[in-house]
Amino acid sequence: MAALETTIQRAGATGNIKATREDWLKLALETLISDGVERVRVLTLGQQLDVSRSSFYWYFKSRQDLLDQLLDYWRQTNTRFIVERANRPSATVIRGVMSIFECWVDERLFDPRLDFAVRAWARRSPAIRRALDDADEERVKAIRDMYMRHGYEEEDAFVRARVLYFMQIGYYSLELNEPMSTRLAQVASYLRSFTGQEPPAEDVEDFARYVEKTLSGKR
Amino acid sequence: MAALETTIQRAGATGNIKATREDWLKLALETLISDGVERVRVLTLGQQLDVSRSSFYWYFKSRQDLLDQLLDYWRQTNTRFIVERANRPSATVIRGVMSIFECWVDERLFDPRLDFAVRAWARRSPAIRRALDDADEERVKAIRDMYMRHGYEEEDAFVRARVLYFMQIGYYSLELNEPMSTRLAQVASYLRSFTGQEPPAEDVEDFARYVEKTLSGKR
DNA sequence: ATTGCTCTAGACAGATATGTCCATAGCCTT
DNA sequence: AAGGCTATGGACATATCTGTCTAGAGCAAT
Repeated sequence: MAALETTIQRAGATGNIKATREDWLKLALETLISDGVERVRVLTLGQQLDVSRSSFYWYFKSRQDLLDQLLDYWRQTNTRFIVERANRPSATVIRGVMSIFECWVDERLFDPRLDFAVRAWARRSPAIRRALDDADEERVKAIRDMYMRHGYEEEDAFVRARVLYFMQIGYYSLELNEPMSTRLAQVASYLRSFTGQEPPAEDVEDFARYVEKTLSGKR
Repeated sequence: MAALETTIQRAGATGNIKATREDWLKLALETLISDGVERVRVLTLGQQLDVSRSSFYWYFKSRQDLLDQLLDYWRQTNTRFIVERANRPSATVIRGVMSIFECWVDERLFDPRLDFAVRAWARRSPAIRRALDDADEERVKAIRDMYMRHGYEEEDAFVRARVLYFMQIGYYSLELNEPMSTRLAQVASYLRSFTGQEPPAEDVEDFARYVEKTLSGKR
């Protein structure tokens, strides 16, 4: 959440503060994620923070100003790690795909609910639409390049990148809430499906170990 | 749109009709699809139909009543054809997958925008959530069974069914608006990716022919 | 303790919704 | 031509939301 702080709150500068700028932003982000933009309302946020709406206008120029900053936050997080993981050198395609899989099991790398919220938002706002299209293209291209580095032809690499990425977006769209153990049990099948190759047992085990380590560090 | 008519409008029974029940339903459906549930508003619909809001309450008990009927329409359309196509006997997996592909190129079989709208709607309504989960499960199971009929093991068939279906949901989530020619050019790659087998050129050509025939019949 | 700055509360104005009530316009049947 | 039924319009009550303005509360520095 640190990335939200565009202006750093001075330690103990002021008095009579009930809700900080960060409180507003954090709650707005949570609301965007769980309920969609339409529900990000000054009145409602104020009620939840137990502060009058007027205070909001001290921190933000308008509701639109707040929404702009939520988009900035999304821009600075979700796309970055996918591209970074796709660009990492990998010994085999299987390893390359596993690298990207890391984003799908660690919400610190990719927050699907935020991404989904932005996607719904884009339906009603051309500006958001543009930002989202750019992000999607950047992500798919990074994954395509990974496939190409492992010898797939351009069209095939592109289609496989799409299948990998779109499949995951689709998966999140369904909001299945499966336990990680269920998802892990199918990793070999997914790797087979995404690469057309048989994944070595060692790789699958490595991935399971990575996930366990990552999730334990999270809680 | 015929399925919307739950009560059949008597031919020329009444006088002084500016907007029929079907007019309200049709516009509501279009609004749901293009703008989301939140924008399906009695006031707005009335303004667009050039009719006062009061008339709405002649046809519908409440806004909720209208929304219920929109959900019914979705229930009666989108899932049915996917399941029907997946259940069709097919000589090979490639042919089986092609059968399902038909839903992705013909909006009379599957309307992605309506599906997306319902998916967004489900985020804010447990009742919709349940209906949607049921539909998703039914669709994936039908596709899984198709893979199993062609000799894939249960887990592999299930994962491939998901990859096929989720990928498509993801594709629609991005709202790419690609021309059909671009999509057709990649059909072979998709078939390869979804089945793990090399698609015969003849099959690919057959699909192209099918699409052309279907789309020309539409316009 | 007086001053100054940051933040807050509440009143006000205005926009946009839903839903109810009742009078009546307009076509159909008789 | 007269009634009957089906929609329709407009007024009314109520709720929710945005944004503005102004008085003032509370802490910090002087």
